[in-house]
Amino acid sequence: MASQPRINSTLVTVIRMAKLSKSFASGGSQKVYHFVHNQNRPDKAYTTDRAQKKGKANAASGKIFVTIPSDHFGPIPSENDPERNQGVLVGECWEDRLECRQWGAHFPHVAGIAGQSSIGAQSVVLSGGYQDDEDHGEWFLYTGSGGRDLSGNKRTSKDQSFDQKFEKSNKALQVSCAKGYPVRVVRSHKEKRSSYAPEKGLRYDGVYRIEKCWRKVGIQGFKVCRYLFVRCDNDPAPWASDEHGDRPRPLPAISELKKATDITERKEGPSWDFDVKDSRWKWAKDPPTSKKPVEAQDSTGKRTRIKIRQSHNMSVQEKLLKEFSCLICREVMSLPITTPCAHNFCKSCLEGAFVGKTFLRERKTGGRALRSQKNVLTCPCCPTDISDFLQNLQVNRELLDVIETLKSKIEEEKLCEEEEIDEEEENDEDGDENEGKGKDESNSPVETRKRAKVVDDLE
DNA sequence: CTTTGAGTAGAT
DNA sequence: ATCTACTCAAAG
Repeated sequence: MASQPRINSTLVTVIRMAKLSKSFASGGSQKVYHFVHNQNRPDKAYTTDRAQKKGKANAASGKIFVTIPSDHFGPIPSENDPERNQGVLVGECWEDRLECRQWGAHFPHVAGIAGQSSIGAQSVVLSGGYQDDEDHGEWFLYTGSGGRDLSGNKRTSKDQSFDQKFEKSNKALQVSCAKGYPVRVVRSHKEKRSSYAPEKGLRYDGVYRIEKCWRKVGIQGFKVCRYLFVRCDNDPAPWASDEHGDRPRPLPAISELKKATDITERKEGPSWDFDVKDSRWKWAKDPPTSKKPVEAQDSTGKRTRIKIRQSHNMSVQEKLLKEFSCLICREVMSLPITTPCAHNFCKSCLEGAFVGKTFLRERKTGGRALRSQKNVLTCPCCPTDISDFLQNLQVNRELLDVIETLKSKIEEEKLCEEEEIDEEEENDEDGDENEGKGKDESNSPVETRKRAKVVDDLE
């Protein structure tokens, strides 16, 4: 630990929140930002122990820097970029798909389409994987995914063996077409046939709308889904010398439409449209509401539940308390343990994660026992070997105290509130469904008792 | 240059 | 839990 000290990010977050709430209370009007629990990943993508072979495709993604959920549509604005406060700008470049993912431009790290069939598609990558693609810069023809037999380990097969259909990601793109959503577009250096592709890495080129989609028989003889993307960004394209972004332009003439089937055209007004008065592209209708937590995953693959809360929903203490959640069970920690790599878990959860695992491994060669070898046991959140630490788990008493104090404070507050609650009835304004907030288990008196008893037992 | 095989995250 | 995916680096 001394040679490689780790910052306890949970504490960092809570302390910052506590400070912010203090300055808020003392009068300064302040914008409330969402706090994202994404700190458990390193700044760069890394390779886990299991991933013996190197290669970024086998790597776990690093920290997500932006505070958008993975189903966020449209440009990524500065308010979702706490790191730099500038948002993701048109023309930004990244080394590889994982880095691109970290800035939220395109989340899937292999797939070319980000989307959900019931919601729509948020972004695509032009990466040269499909021969039928045709890039004209301000507009391009994109091919759907699928139609290939990827059984076994044929990740790279480019041979189509069946027809594409409007399902899954292809359906998602179709929804974005029908609704007129802005779709973020990333170009990859791997698209060799396009003169608009970057020389290396990936580049964010702004948002496009899918004006039409259809199916046709592709170059390989099977049907492919086709999408006409037309640029509609407020910033000029990286290759353009324009001083301003796009203006609405007439659709290009597409000759293949003559042979097209299953044509989808937008019937309603587009959600993202050019406002003539403002001379800007903007949401003409409300963007779809996010159904996902702000992105953050731990390295075990379990989902980190990110709670986005409005400040008026919870008292400061409640918000602080929520930050002390176990990285395994996601509940407020009971008997908190802090690992040398600065991750926090309930004692029972951490023990549970290693049930059946032994500290030593027997080694036998031809019947003769060799000296047993130490087993590597990695932290559930990162690749650090914590086997030594596991041998003698010590509860983080300071943390436990803070948690207990917060709980009792909240309890006091609850009691006070109940006396005044009747008068406040009509000020109720609903609207956001961010999270089933508030009155859950951890705040009940019974639970507090139980915790208090645990503390006694510990003594 | 092409081929190979790996782990990962998201959708379903 | 299972399947899919416009990756990536190393090897052939």
